[in-house]
Amino acid sequence: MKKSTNNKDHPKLSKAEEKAKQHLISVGLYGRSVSVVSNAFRFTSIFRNFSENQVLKEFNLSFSGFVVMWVLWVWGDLETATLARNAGIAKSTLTGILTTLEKHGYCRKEPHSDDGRRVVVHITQAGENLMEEVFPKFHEIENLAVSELTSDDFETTKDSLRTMLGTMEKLTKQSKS
Amino acid sequence: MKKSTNNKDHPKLSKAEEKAKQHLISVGLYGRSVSVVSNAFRFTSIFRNFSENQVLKEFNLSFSGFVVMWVLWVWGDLETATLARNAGIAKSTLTGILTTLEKHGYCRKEPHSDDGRRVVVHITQAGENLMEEVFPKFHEIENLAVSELTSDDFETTKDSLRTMLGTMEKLTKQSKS
DNA sequence: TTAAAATCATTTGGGTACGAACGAATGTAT
DNA sequence: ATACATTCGTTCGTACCCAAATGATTTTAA
Repeated sequence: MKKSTNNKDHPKLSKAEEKAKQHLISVGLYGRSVSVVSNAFRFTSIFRNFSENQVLKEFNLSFSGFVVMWVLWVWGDLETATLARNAGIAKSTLTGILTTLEKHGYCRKEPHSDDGRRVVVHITQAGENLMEEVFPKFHEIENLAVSELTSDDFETTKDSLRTMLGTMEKLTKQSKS
Repeated sequence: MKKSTNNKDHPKLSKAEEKAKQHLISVGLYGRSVSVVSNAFRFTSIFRNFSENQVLKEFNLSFSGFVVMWVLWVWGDLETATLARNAGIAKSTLTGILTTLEKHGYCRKEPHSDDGRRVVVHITQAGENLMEEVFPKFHEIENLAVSELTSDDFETTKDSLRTMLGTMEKLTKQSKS
């Protein structure tokens, strides 16, 4: 009745997942949430490697470098602190990544007009060209990744991930106060 | 009728997600899969940081170190190649992580009885004790992460992630031949 | 006005993370 | 038996990743 909209069989557990489950049951610690979180990690890991090898590598981009360029492409000029936050990395990490990206001419650091301490990162024309070429290829992999989901499952998964993300953001905010 | 089983409203898009969507629409590259993949990355990133800060740090464990210990705990003694594969890292990376884990006494490298080249990694009693203490705390965070999902959405998301993982595994295998 | 506080990006140090190259050990074929 | 190829873990070089310390700059307060 209120059955899942997924008309296909449930995908079977991998050997590793089954082994983990059995071990956790044996020590009395099995909980269902394991399968969502650990598979999310497995998925991002394999997706990352695949996109680096198939697309990013030939443009001298690491995955993080691509994310930084992507943020810059979408938002336009950004100060380093904002850029780091939107890319999900530490300010200190960004310093090194920008060094690499600047070396390839994809972006440029420019002094802030008012505040001598701040730095504004600007995407170059080469960077714009890069993203217009790279993004469609990257996006193709995104499409492939979800290509075996039904439309309903896709929508549910999309909303669920957003909800989970929101939950973690709340928790993170709480722990800082 | 064939509406999603989610009886709550769709979680609203973050400012960053909305901005990205508008930009992609403006350059004619918007596709729906963006929201699943990028949110999966956002989620794993924030989950990783949160669990490192709230639980792992006090046991001198990095996230990768925890994953290695977790694999060892579930599978028992393992050769380095197998351990690396199950932990989702390169053989060369594992060398460094094992150095750190051994320093804290959580595991030990032992010579293979037959083959002088191979090394078997063995979890110590301290490592067992560690995992029995750490895993429940870690698992609590997993539970929190999915706590706002309905039961149906949880099941669908779990299956979808497994399907997506399977799709990427097929693609990876293909690209290697 | 000038010393102290706050706020920037960067540097530092420890720890991953990878592919490629290496050397040691094992297996195989002559 | 002795080259040869294969298969191990490790090392190397480069890049990432973070928190904490640093240094430069601006703001605030006395």
